[in-house]
Amino acid sequence: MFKPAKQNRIYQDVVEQIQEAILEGQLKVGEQLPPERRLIEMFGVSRGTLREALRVLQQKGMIEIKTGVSGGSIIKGVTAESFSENLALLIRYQKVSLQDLADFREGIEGTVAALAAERATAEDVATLKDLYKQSTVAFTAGPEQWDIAIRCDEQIHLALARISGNALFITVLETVYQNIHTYYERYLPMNESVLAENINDLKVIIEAIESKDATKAHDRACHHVRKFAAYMERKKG
Amino acid sequence: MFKPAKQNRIYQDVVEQIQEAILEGQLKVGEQLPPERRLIEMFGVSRGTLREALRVLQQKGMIEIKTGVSGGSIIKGVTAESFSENLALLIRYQKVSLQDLADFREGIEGTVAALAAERATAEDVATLKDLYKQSTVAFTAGPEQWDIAIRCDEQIHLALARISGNALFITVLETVYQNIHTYYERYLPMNESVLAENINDLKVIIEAIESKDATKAHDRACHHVRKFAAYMERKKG
DNA sequence: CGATGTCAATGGTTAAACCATTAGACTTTT
DNA sequence: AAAAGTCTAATGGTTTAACCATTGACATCG
Repeated sequence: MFKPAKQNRIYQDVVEQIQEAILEGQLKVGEQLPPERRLIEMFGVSRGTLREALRVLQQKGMIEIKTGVSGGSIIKGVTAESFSENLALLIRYQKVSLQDLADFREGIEGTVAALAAERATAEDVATLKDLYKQSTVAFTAGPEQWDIAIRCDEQIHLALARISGNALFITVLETVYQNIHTYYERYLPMNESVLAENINDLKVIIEAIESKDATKAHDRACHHVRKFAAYMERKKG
Repeated sequence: MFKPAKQNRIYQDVVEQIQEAILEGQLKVGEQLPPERRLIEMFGVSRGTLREALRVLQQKGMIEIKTGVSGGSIIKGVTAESFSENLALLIRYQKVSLQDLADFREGIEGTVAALAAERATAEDVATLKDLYKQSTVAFTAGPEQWDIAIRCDEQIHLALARISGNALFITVLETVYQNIHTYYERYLPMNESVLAENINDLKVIIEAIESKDATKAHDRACHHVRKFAAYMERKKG
């Protein structure tokens, strides 16, 4: 019937007020908060308390704090920073293995590819083709440019998420890619045939999207992810 | 050639030391940190600085702080708290719609069901059947127990994630369910035929898992999620 | 006009108090 | 005894006032 009466830490109230102002759009991204010494007057709290509140908002990724004159707290809005940080911790904590990450990507990227096939505009397809072109150029330019080709690969995957128009996929995939490099560097075998195969996979996926074949895009994307996870797993073991 | 020399905020150093101790297992989950007045001696910092560090760790969900005698900082390890908080913010920020959430769930839950079908033990299947039984009992007991049936539904979905053995799926799905209730309460039409259909879907999914038919489990789970998203979308519009 | 130095605004840190909460010991009452 | 109330000390929460460190803007000098 009754819920436990929560005790309000003062710093929490400050956090909520600032957060609310950001969410409601009263404070816009890029704007600055007043300096600490002004804020303590406005909130009627001590500097220590205010700074605890700012630290929390900073940790949430909603503000960025710069030192020096004309420094201060800059509003960043709602970001995926803490998302990413948390995933990195889960991986380090050994709760998420390479195989886990691959299974997860398969589910996400398959669905993303299918949605992208349904929703891609001509312009979107052009963007994808351009990225694909860049990766082939980098590939044929020789081994010292292969890392550029790999970055294009990643860009294509993220572009698909953007085309899906779903902020959840965008955020989650960005987070995954920010954290997957550890594995890539250690386990992904980088030779000509593997990279060529990778680039060819991308071509097939883009073609499926251009022809708006959601099922095909889904299957190819899944297959692509699974294959490279298997490569890595083999090199690892 | 050179990277910019990063300036170490003192509180950051404290955060990293404590976090490292937790990750390395020197501090175990459930244990307590020394009291603040002891920690400031050990780290050689002021109380304000230490408290900023503790706030950050608290925000990360790694410690919990209790007041009063024998209170203090209790180690919680790596949790998904900030994950969940962040998703809630994304939803409130209106960047994630009902349809987005449904698409996301479809990708995740389909894959989870497929993995569960491959990996479920006899014991796992028994657990699922037990939860299913509970939901049918609650359903037939009458409308005033329907919310119990719905909770069982959720439990079954989360059980599938656990059976998949993938911490990412567990974490992400838990987070999604913690944030989906807003939509359920507003948009999910609660009548006998819909609930009966829901329970029947669960039965079919569990059967597919028992017979280790990954493809069937995948398809049924996707279909199930999509159908109810459509119900909600219809009521919403 | 460009290089250099100074200054003031702003965040970072410290110190020493005092307040608020609470588990456990102690006391009183029944 | 058992139950209820009271006290106490340990612990986090908050305040105050000062000083340190960083840095962009402006003045100064050549």
